[in-house]
Amino acid sequence: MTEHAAGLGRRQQKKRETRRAIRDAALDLALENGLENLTVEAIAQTAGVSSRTFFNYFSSKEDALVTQAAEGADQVCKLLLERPSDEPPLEAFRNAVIYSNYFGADPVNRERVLARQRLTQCHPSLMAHHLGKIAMVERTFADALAERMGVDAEGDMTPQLLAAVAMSAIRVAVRQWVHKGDLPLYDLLETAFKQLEHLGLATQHPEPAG
Amino acid sequence: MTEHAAGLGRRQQKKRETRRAIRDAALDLALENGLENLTVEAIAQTAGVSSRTFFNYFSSKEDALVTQAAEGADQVCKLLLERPSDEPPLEAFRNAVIYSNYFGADPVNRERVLARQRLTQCHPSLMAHHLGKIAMVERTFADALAERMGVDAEGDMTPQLLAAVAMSAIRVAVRQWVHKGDLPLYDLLETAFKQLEHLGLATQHPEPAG
DNA sequence: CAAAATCTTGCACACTCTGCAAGTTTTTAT
DNA sequence: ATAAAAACTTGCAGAGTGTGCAAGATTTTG
Repeated sequence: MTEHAAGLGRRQQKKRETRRAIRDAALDLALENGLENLTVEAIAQTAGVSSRTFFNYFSSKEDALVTQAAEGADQVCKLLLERPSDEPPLEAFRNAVIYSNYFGADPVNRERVLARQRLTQCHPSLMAHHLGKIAMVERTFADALAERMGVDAEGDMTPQLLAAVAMSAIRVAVRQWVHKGDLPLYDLLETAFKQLEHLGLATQHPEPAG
Repeated sequence: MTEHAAGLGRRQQKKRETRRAIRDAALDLALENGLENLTVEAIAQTAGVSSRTFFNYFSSKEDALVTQAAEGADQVCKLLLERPSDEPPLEAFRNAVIYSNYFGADPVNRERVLARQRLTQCHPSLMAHHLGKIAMVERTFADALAERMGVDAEGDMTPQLLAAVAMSAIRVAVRQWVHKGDLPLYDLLETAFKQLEHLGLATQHPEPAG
């Protein structure tokens, strides 16, 4: 066991670097030449690997471009389960998200994250891939919420609804952030979650069947 | 102007038929041989057109398989704008959806719709395409809600949040419907929308903390 | 009925993605 | 340190996707 600086073997570290190189190359080329003129071969070449290797890392160029939504999901789940149990579910979730680094607290990458999101918002194919990943994360969150609430994750719709609603808030906040990139994302997140409470969800007159 | 039985020219009618033939062929073959063994050529052949023509109708086989979510969207918007203005937004939306034929009230297709949804739930690539379409419909709904509320559709997050939350309810209800296909979809829809009201959105600490 | 508009199809072509079989590098265990 | 095992990269072959183009067929229009 040759434990080096990081807890990662040389192999794992190289894989990380390659992965990052491919992602960076993909984003740079997409921004430079447009998504329609982007090929896997060009990405691979820029990243210094073969086309075949690209597909060992990503299943498509969209996959390489889309935000790694699953990145901080585990941490969010962990934080969620640690929140005080008297906190209402959505508030607990919001706090878990905000105190996590789900959005990569690293401000160095801010412009890059913004550019990636902008690209995603503009291209339906990227958006679809993005939402596909989001959906998987959503299920993870639903399971965590179910555990927190002590109910069945599959039979009870509540945790699924909570997860879906929470992801909606995040999604809308990010869209707004991209739309006018001056406001800080965290403020928009706060606003979105706050607005959920006043959406006219509570109905007190269910229509006497006209 | 040779007005025939329907308000459609012979050409439009043929296109409708071809479109349906392709969709049906795609679903049948997917259910029969599995999605991984499905090719555009096979779909086209079964539908009685050339491969090239397939791509005149759909951009991919996923496109042909996924639920046409945009189908009844216009009708839902129209109904939404006709709801009494004192109805809370989500309730108005729910009623608009339920009184529309957004889910194709035709019970003949029930098994077919169910099969299609099951397929979608099982295959991430189909789910991604599906969510991509859903997202576009969601924007349409957000615009309608903004008009109903008399606010700016882009600047104000509220209509976007409302649309997203409403689609969440629909999405979860459909997933539940697929998961155990015995309960009628409309009951699950009602339940989902009803549960939105009790999600702990309002921060009033429902749990006295055991 | 003839001109215009529209739809279908085949063909060519670039690109995507996968399995397989080398060859190379890292890891593990002696 | 060294040899065997495990893991990664790469090229190649091949099936499939998706688009532009042009010729031919069909429908619409006047």
